[in-house]
Amino acid sequence: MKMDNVTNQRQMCIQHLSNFNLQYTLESGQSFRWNRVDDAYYGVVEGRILRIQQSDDTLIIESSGNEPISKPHLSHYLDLNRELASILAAVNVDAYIGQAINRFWGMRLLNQELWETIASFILSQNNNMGRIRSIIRTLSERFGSRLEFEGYADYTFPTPQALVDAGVDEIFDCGTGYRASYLWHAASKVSNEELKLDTLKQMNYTEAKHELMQLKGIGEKVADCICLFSLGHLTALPVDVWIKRIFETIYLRKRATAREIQEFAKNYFGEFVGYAQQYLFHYAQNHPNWADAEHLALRYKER
DNA sequence: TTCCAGGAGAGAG
DNA sequence: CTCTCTCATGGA
Repeated sequence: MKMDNVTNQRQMCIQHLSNFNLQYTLESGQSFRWNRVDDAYYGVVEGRILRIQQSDDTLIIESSGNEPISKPHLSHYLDLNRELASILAAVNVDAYIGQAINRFWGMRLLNQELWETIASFILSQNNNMGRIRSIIRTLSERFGSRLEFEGYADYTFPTPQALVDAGVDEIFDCGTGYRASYLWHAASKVSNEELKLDTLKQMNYTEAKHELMQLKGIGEKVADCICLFSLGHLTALPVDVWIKRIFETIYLRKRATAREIQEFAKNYFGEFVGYAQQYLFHYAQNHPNWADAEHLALRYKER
């Protein structure tokens, strides 16, 4: 069978990358949607399956659908327009973060699709990475649209309307637990435009965070994740159990509230504290006992 | 069996 | 304002 040349023209390259590592970026816990197959990553962005592969300073991108994602869109998604070297230089203020930066040099903060990020981090509360990924996959399989690319199948993340129509019980059946009503509530606010996503994108960090926290199931931490992983507000600092442990152990040397950690960290790392946070978080996850052994002793001592 | 996970809401003080 | 308890779920 003769292959049509046109249908093979879905390939695109981004060349001459500097300071970018695809693996560190996609496997650092900020997105729950990328799957590694051999040395390529498959994910769903803007309604199509993307297959991205990095070799040295080049990205090779293929996609399902009739036309590939635009280069500016993908560059923005991967945060390639920032000067990472100067950001990392600004937050590289001690040997601890220096170690993390050195280990995961090239990891960038994604600018993910807003609704999917809102929904994903509502589901993330008091939950672990594996289960979050699995819940999101199930929701997408049941309420998203099926896509295929060269034998690989995946699904778009459900639209707000699709989740509203599904109802709380069907959402619960995807394994969300008690977060089902939070997700349904957020979906209805977005679909009836009580929360306007385009407006949210125009807001500054403080306004956007406050607006997000009006939704049920979104507190400070989840709002900061959305601001950092979707809206590009690099001063956002999500304080989860890992970040709390790192700061209590390494920097503050005592038990501390999220408020105290925020105040210290923003003063200590400056305007790019969000990037600092991601390097510390990912380093801690890949180096058990880096911040943990001491932390246990700390807790024992205080109680 | 108990503990933990990229926490938030409700209630008490 | 801050502290505590509870909320599904599954893997360790």
